[in-house]
Amino acid sequence: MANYEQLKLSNQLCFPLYVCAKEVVRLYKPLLDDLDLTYTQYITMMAMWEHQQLTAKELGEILYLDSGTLTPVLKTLEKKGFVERQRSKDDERSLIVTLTDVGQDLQHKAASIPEKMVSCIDMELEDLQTLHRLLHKFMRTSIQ
Amino acid sequence: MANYEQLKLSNQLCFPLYVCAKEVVRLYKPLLDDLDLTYTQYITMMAMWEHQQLTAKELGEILYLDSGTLTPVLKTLEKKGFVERQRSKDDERSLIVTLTDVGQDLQHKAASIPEKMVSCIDMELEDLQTLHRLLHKFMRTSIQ
DNA sequence: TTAAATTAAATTGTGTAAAATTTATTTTCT
DNA sequence: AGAAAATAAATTTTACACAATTTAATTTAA
Repeated sequence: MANYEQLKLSNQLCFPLYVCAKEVVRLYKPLLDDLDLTYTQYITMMAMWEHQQLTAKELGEILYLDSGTLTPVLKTLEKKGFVERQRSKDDERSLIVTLTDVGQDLQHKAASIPEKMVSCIDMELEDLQTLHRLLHKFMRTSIQ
Repeated sequence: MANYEQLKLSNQLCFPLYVCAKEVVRLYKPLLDDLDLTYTQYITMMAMWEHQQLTAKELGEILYLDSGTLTPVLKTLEKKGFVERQRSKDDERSLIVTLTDVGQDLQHKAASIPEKMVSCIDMELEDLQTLHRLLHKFMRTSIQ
């Protein structure tokens, strides 16, 4: 009988990646609850804080999300008053998403989140930097 | 006006982790379609191939999934004939999940998946090993 | 020894994700 | 110009994830 060593969970790269990603989102939850944001809404707001205005297509490219995910997220963020959605006059197919003043203010409340998160993770800075570098390398070589 | 450098997506560790995890699941999809498995069903089957029989609780601990996720996954796997679900006679609260012969046979079809996945990822083995090691370290230090 | 606490699954509700399809708009090509 | 192709969102469908609650069974403790 074959051993199928390579089919064991402990030998997979995908599995700890999948578990860690979920865990990080779970660690964010109590911090994001204070801002009334989910994790997906948070990364969307990070993109908006950086750019003030983006089309839905651009947001999808930045966040690696398709319209099936992004459309309801943007409608929710609009309902909460953090962004506005309007069609482009140049091209009615495009949806322009604009950061509101309320959305901009939210950045102040979010300012402390990154350091709080780092303090949740008990790893040396060097390891975290290596992890960051390798994940970016993975994205460059495997995505698209 | 503050710069909020630490709130930029490019400075987050969480974001590439989240993107890479989703991408890996997406890369698995065409391979898993041949087995009629989703990614969550696949990791569940990996645990079952390794242990033959587990309680739902044990599966949840191994896979870091709660009953809200696992209950429907196990019902689907039972419907496909890959596992059987029955209550423990010792403790009626426990659900015992058992690998069926059909489920066992599926391992042969899955045997080629790991190498196919590695060939999808254009990174040196050393980088992949480092990534694996750091993600496990992250799990040990941050989860629970 | 039986009421209280704990435990294990299942259920419910909310929010993603992605594939596939649809709708509306714009661009390209003849 | 007008048909065909391409593009951008939105919608639909399927399948997670997780928090919170519920149900049923078991254990603990007064």
